[in-house]
Amino acid sequence: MQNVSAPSVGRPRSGARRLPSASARDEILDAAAELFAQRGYAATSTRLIAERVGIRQASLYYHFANKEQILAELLEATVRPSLEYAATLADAEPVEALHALVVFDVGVLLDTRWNVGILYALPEIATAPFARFREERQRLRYAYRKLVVKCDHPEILADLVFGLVESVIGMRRDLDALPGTEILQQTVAAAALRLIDRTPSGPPSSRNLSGRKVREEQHR
Amino acid sequence: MQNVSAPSVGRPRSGARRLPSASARDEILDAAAELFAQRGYAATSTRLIAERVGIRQASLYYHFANKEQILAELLEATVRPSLEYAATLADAEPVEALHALVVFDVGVLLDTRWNVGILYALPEIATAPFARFREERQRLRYAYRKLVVKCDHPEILADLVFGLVESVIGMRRDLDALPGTEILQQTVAAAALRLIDRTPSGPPSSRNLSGRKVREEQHR
DNA sequence: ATTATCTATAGATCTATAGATAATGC
DNA sequence: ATTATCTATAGATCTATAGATAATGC
Repeated sequence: MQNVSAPSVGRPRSGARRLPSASARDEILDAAAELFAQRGYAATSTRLIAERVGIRQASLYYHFANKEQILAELLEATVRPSLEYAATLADAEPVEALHALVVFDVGVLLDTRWNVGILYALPEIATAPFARFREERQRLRYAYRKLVVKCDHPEILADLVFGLVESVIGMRRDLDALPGTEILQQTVAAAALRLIDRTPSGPPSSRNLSGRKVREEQHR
Repeated sequence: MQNVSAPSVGRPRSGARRLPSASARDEILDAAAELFAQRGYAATSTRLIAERVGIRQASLYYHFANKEQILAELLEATVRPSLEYAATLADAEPVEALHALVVFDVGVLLDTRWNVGILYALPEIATAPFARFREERQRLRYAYRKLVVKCDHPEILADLVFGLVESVIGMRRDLDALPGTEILQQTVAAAALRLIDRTPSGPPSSRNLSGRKVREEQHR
């Protein structure tokens, strides 16, 4: 692996390096990921990011055109692995492919150094600089939809599976103790398959589940 | 119902009322809900909220001690109905109660004037002023956990159901066309019940032990 | 007299640009 | 000469407070 560590060219930093073996650019992305996920985008000042990196605020602008570009890169880097993985599943049997995609996606969301999935829900991503990210995430949603077939409301159920997978972001944020990645991957994937199981209108299943009638409730 | 409309006492406003039949306080909450959900908390200035209400920025402070108080009230008002409803289900049969709670909760999240569920994911709620909201939401999570029993990983599955329900927030935010509330309520509730079903490894006839009704045919 | 607004502003930010400087590379 | 930082700062905010004012209520 190539060594991109602390270049000795350029004026020395005022502070210590955040990640001695990483490029300045990656140090900035790492600090921003931590802070954006913890405090939000608008609530994180460029000054604070710089402080965590060990440089002055203005020095950020040597590496990024503006604050938005930092978030855009983080977002795209987070969704892209799952999107690329989904592309490899095009020809696989749908149910097995769905299981695999869920396992992969949950793994990505749980094993990143910071809980960057939180960034997906930042209200700021609705703005123009993040259009590309929104498109890529939409494509991932469609990948899920292609794998959920032969059930009563395939699109709704696919979107629910999509939401189910991303619910691990909230668990990672809200729970003190999280189950291990492996357990959660298998549990969520199995839950997703049960979730898309056909309702009683389908052919007799080998499993005697699905289909029950419960009294209807009105909310409010 | 009491008429709290536009009091004629006090100096007149510079702009037109936002909600002519509501109190100034409720108008502020309504404008803030729209803006916080759309643009985030930190990215929404008190000046913009005031503008949407039809008053001057400083006038907000006659009704709220600070900006945080506005968000705190919105958050608590959103989670409280579901929490109160959950309390009424204490003695009900777990599976039916879970179905009912999901239906209710999805209904609340879909039928609010603004998609305030988005506020749950704002990174700012991790700070001190929102401790009470966090506690109440945690109690709602426990209500779900109490209703998910007799399955392999009850706590994980309960949290997944919790996440599944809240995934309608993201659907409402991201999708151009949303299914009707009724459809989504029933689909999510049914999906939740399938989700908590035991995997095939369980004993064959154990399903009826949970008190669930056996399969009934459902019209297409 | 009380209420609900208004105007004005202090003081604290915050982002991004301009230009200087301290290293290495050639 | 090039690179990656630094210092300094312009200009645009933003929140919250102080005190004035224009209504109604008594």
